[in-house]
Amino acid sequence: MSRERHLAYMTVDLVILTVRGGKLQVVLVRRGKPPFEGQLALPGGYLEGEETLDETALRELREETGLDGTRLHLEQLHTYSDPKRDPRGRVITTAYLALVPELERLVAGSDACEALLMPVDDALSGDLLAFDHSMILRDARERARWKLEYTTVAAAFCKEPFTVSDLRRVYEVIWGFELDPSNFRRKVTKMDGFLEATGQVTDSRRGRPAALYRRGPAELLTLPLLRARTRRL
Amino acid sequence: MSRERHLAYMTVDLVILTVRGGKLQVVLVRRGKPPFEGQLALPGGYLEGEETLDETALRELREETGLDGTRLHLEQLHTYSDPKRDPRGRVITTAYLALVPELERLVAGSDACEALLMPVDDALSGDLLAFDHSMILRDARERARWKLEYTTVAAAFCKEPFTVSDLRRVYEVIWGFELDPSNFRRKVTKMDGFLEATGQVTDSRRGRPAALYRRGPAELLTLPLLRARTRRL
DNA sequence: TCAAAAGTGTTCTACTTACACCCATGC
DNA sequence: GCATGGGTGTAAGTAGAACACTTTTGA
Repeated sequence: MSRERHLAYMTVDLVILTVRGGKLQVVLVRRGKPPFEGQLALPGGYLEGEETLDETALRELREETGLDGTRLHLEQLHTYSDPKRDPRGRVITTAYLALVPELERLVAGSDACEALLMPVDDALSGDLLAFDHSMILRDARERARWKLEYTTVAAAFCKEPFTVSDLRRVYEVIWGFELDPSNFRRKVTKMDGFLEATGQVTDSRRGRPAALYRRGPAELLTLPLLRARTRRL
Repeated sequence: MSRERHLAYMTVDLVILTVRGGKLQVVLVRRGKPPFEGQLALPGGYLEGEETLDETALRELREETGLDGTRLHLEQLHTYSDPKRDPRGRVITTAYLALVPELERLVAGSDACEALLMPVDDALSGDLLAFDHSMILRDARERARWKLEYTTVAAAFCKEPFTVSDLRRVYEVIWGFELDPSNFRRKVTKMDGFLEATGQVTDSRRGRPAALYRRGPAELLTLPLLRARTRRL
């Protein structure tokens, strides 16, 4: 039995998604040193000192984008451990998913010489990304789609305050089809805790001004599904 | 800047859940050596050699229960990285969730002197478990409840072939309330790909014999939710 | 024949869908 | 006025909840 207890390097990779120009986009960096020098990759870095992975993710997010992850949707996705995933040796990475409303600045990190925003579809076409980052990005997009279906995270893509149409456009971009504006509005406004009215309206450029909302406290979209006869046992 | 790249030991901890005696139960081991000697803990072990975490989880599951994880529901849950979570030093663990229909045998692992099944509620009352395993178990139960709501994993708790009532009892135990048998049956049988009829029936002990089913190929429970006007963009 | 569990039918209600229509603004 | 997007009303269809009722077995 080769019962060697393996010491491994731990890294965190970030999938930072945003909606821009009618497309779901991801933050990528061009690697400034080997391995995969010059290729595109997800931003990330080593776990340092006494950090938790969450803290590493927050630090990397700040270094890369200047954003404060504590006020954003930032969640752990999955841990990737294929021994061949990094040619340098045993490097295990935990991927985090960040959903951000906008990106004011993109800051190049220490081992990146360039940070950029790219449509997810483009990033996944061909074999563009370093390491196993194509797989990670695919998993992240799946998770985002799934979460939109069952939770209120779509609002995490909207800069507050936002309109019902802003929110609807997020769903349309990520799901790839149009939603009926009137029915969509009824559903999200009637759902308890999804949206909070600010009382303000947009100063419209075209058409009637739209009411402005903030994110509400609700996180899950409730649905009856298999439930019936909800008598407590 | 203390930019030391941290080497860490990686472990895998298993949350093996099953439904027995009308309760959700979890497999625990009594630790045979320090730290936390004599206390209860989730079964787990070190990542070894060139294993992936998935392979470690499969190996541990087989060692602990004799079960073949490739034929069960086994999924990665979350990675826990608090630097103080293990008094021995920096040990990062990835938790896996296994849903099993039954446990024929429980095999004590190398650093465990005893493996046992315990109701999840009991395991979480007080501060029974070693390390951060109470938190892991709580997270696992949350994930299981959530997955029952949106996927067909409930069937993973049922030994094939099973009846609609067997399946319903799983939901009732995990959600904590009764479901209407007739409406439940209609929903799960009408849902495409959830159940596959075997054509067989139980040899009933009481009442009319029940039709027997196998798990179908479907994994997600489809629901319209926010969707309307599904015209492709 | 009775009890018990499986399974079907039926009514009422609530929600979804599709779409007509009104509202408020800029030009 | 007219175009544009915001927002409401509503009729038809669908799906869930509740529960009465039938079926099939063991005792």
